[in-house]
Amino acid sequence: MKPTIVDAYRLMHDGALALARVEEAGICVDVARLDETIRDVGERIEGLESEQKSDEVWSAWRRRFGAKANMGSRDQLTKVVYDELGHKPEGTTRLGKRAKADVESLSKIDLPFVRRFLEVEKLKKLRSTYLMGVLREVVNGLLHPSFNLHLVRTYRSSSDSPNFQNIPIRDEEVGAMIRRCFVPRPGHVLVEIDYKALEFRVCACHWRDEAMVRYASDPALDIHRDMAKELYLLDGRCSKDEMKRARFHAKNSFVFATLYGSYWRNTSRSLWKNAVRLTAGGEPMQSWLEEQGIEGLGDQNSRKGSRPGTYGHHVESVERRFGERFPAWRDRKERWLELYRKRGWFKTMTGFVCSGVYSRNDLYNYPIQGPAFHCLLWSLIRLVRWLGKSGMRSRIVGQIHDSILADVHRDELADYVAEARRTMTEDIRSAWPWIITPLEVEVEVAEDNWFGKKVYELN
DNA sequence: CACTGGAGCCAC
DNA sequence: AAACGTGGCTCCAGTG
Repeated sequence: MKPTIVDAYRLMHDGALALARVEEAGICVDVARLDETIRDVGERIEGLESEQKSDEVWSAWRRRFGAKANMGSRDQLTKVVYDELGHKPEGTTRLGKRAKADVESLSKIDLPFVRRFLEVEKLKKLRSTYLMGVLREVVNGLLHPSFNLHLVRTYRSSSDSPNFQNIPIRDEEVGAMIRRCFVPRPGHVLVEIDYKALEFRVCACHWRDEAMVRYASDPALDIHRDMAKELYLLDGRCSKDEMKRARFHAKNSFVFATLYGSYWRNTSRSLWKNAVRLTAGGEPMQSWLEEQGIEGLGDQNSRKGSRPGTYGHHVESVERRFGERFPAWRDRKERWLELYRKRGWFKTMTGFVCSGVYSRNDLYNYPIQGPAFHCLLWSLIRLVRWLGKSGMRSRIVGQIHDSILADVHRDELADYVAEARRTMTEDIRSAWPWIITPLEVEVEVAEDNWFGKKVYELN
């Protein structure tokens, strides 16, 4: 009943065979459009770089570095902007070798030259990693990325040549330029099906905390929204859009961070930083929090702990209530650590035995991250087999941790969606009774290209 | 010339 | 004490 290590092996074996079929099928690429996009982006880069060359900052740069001046060097940029022009650095890189020169630090410098630098770097990343990276690997209009099962410590998958699992989507402009190059085959549509909140659901299944299972099961409940309300002291006053943005930060900076071992000193810092970009009832979030009696972030490094009236203190109390909300999680994670420390290994719900040296946070993360992907893999194996034996023209062409991308013949669309939905949400629960929450999927269909995917209503 | 580590950025 | 996690790719700057 409970998956054994033999089942785990079988999953990897069948998974490798299924993914080989996925790689073989390939994703259709509009090469003409890709070429055109590479040209356009190249021209934009050239234009911006010629503006840079007539900027006085570039003159200072040339004075300092002479023939070695390299416009793409962040190392040189920090020396010009911080040493020569006297701007204040935001801190140093991890190993303290030089001042930080990432987007977050540099965007605080109010100079046209620096703004253009960031724009150029963004476009260069798009051109070299994504546009050129895809073009280099296309064969006869098809892209065949590798999907690996043997490289990741958590028994997740990875992808390379090119990496199909990190194609931009968050930056809409960049996402559009690359994703418009991925197209369905003639007479087909692209169908992307992803699990909704898979990692949180698997988390609830692993810890078997009653309240967590309830949150993961009842569609009316939403842990990220509830934590956003507590973390930012929100009530009825904020708009839907404001709530959505606050929820996003609560989810990523608090809920997942806390479940995976972070705590208030770090989560409060990150939440406070994100608050700069939030509003509550039209008011800047930080001033809203000040009105609620929170004077500032507070000293995160104080050995004495958080000081009342600071945001750090507030997040510490939210964290404590988070533990009270999920008491079984709070207690079982301690026992989970003790058990590992005693015997040197742990087992995932999908049957994998992890033996070796793991940090505390690894112990919290691996048993969730791996099995969440295993749900996807189990479903993918079934679907690849089903497509093969039904003699269908549709093909699965990619996989991104909790989602499956397929190139589906129009005539097979309804069948494919029905089969995928049932496999991913029902069949898997019969095979794996450890899944004690419902599973849900979202289906999106793209008629023209991957960027244009639209939610497809399930009946 | 080949190789490497660091920094940074893209995704889940 | 420590301080969410997993990857891949590119460029720079340094090494031998």
